[in-house]
Amino acid sequence: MSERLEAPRYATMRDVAALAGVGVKTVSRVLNDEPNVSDQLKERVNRAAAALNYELNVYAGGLRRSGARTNAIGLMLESVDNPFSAAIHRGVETVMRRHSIVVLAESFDEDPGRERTVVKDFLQRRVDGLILTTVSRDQAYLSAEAARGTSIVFVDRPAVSVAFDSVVSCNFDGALIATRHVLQHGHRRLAFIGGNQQVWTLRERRRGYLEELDRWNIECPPAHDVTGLLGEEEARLAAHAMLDAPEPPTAIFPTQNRLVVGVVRALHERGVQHRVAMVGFDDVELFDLLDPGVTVVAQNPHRLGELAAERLLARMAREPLELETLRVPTRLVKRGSGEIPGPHAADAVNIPRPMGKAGRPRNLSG
Amino acid sequence: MSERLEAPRYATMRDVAALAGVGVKTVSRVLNDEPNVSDQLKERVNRAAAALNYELNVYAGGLRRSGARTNAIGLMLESVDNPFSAAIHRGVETVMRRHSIVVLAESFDEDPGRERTVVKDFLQRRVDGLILTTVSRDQAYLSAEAARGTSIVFVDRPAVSVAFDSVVSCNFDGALIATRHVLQHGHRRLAFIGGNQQVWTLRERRRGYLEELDRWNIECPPAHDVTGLLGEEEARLAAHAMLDAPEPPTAIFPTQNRLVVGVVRALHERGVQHRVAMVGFDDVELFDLLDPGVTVVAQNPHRLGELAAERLLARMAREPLELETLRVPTRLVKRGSGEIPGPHAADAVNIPRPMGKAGRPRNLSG
DNA sequence: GGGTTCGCTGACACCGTTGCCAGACGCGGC
DNA sequence: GCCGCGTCTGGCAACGGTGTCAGCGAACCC
Repeated sequence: MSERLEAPRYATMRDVAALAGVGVKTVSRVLNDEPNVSDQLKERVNRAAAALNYELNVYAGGLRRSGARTNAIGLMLESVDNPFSAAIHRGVETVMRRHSIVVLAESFDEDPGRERTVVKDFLQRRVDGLILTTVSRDQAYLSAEAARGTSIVFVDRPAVSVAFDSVVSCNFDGALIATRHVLQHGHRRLAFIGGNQQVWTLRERRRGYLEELDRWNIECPPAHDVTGLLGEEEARLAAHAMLDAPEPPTAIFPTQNRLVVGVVRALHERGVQHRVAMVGFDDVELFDLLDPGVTVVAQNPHRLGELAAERLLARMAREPLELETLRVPTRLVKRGSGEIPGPHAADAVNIPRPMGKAGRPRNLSG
Repeated sequence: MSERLEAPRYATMRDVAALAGVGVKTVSRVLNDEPNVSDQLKERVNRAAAALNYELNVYAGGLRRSGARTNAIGLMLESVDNPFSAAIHRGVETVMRRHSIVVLAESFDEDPGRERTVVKDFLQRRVDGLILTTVSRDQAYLSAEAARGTSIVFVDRPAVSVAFDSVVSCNFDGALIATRHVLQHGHRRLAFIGGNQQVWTLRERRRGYLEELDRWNIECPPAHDVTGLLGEEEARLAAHAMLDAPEPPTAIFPTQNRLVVGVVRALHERGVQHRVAMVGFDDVELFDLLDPGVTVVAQNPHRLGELAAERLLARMAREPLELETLRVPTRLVKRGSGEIPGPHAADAVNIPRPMGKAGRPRNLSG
């Protein structure tokens, strides 16, 4: 018995060929279902392969042809255990599985440095394509990949300054509708709670929020416009702080799943969940069972993943497509927390719209 | 402009060597930080590599030495977007990242056929090790891998009939304590709600449940012992059916995250969440904010993943370890739903324990 | 001053597989 | 009987790297 074991020792085609008494190439033919092998040899080869427990080595085979595929793609996500990311992951996996392509998923934890590392990792493994969520302000570091012909699709957040397809949610529309929704319910002192300002989705959501406020000629004081929060706990504390201050908001708009949960917690801790309105961006399981139910702008991350995967496959197949940003609609899900009436509930919908290009507020939420 | 583009064309070491005017081996040395290269050549090579945007090909390099590592492991999970699986995934990733090992994660969706496919896929990619959650009754199909020296660790559910390490939760203990908990609160008509009976975790939880009932000399009628449920919706309907029947249970024990959510929904839909007690197996975000809070036996899936990863690394390093099943404790988290008093609440804790090996019920829940 | 060591460099074989090609064989047509 | 063709088979080179080793100066030690 050897003291220091070796790494797993796989049989090679040479071993199988020797055992079957045939040439290596014949083994290759049999195991790859190529034509022109007699049934007799086929049988011998299969028996030998089974006896040696042979498994094909996909990478060695892929080496031969320079344009060969590894049948793997890289997927970079914020974190594999964030439910939003996980749903994207599953959407991608579902599509890729149909094409026998495996998904290499890695978390980058909103760290631009890690983002580079992960991409490099993928490239060194010669993945056939990349689906990326990015936190970098600029993806110029990928332009060399573009030149090389690597297929890349961005998901959730679009590419900046490089020519790649993107698949994103309608963040602006969703935020605008959410904002209008609480305004129509009579709120005028709203608060915005958001994450990292570098992130495109946050900026879009904030833009939608501010644009609608602007239409109503309402300002959002700095104290009620908080961004840069890193997670549930920071959002919870920020909500508490706002509600402790004089002139607290009557409606809160937290704009990311973790932050919504944090704000919900704060409201419940203070027991004001029935008094202070809230619309969250991102749906979370069980939001419907809370009291009040949590009104949200729901995204469809699974669909984001599917679309990104399909787009990537099309790119990998070199289909002649225009560069495009695909948008997945968001939808307002009313459950109670966003329908709590505000101080101006009575006259809310009758207020003239000073900036209104479309006259009075229209119902976009369907 | 060519009409049909080719696959991404990576520069090779030969290209870099030619541009730098050095031998291929020298390029290899520079890019792998091997000693004995003059600063001058190092500089030239690095410049050439950058100019050509060269990326190492880890698989080609790994081919040379037969015992070479791919620095990748395979992780098979029920589904990457089940929060329980995702937490395991994250635990594994966290540990593996420290060793620059990438994680190939795939979902098997509780399908034994798919399980084989996924494992084969991993093997053909020559992963350095496997972390598997399994649904097969028997993992004999892996004994050849054991012989080959492939490192494998099972997570969440132990290996059957093959000699591999496992990392699991204390399912039996958790279920027993949960059952005792509701019995001590005066319930005598309990209901068990579970998933696939093939799955070890279910059987363990059911065993703990039945053992404690047995100690109290209580039977669980077939109508209240429902297994084989496939998801949230089936659990919801099962709970409704039970509560519609004569002699409904006064306490319910759903034994898996999806099923717990289904039962919670049913209770809320009927408005009986304050009358019918419930203890769930698996914690789910926001359970603490529901009314009543949902009492659960919480697992620690992130820890399961970390431990499995560490164990796998030790195996891959050929450390001389005994074959072992590592157990991660579960803990009872009391939030209200499990403390709803039952019909026998007054005398509950004073009931003699007919089968009690340890006399009267002891508080194991800490 | 000659032998030895050391630092540096590239040629070459080889890792496990597949593309390409040549050769052997059987068979039908003339 | 010879030729051409299709079927079946294996040898060989090549994929993109790395291990091994030999060669070449320069420095070092008696």
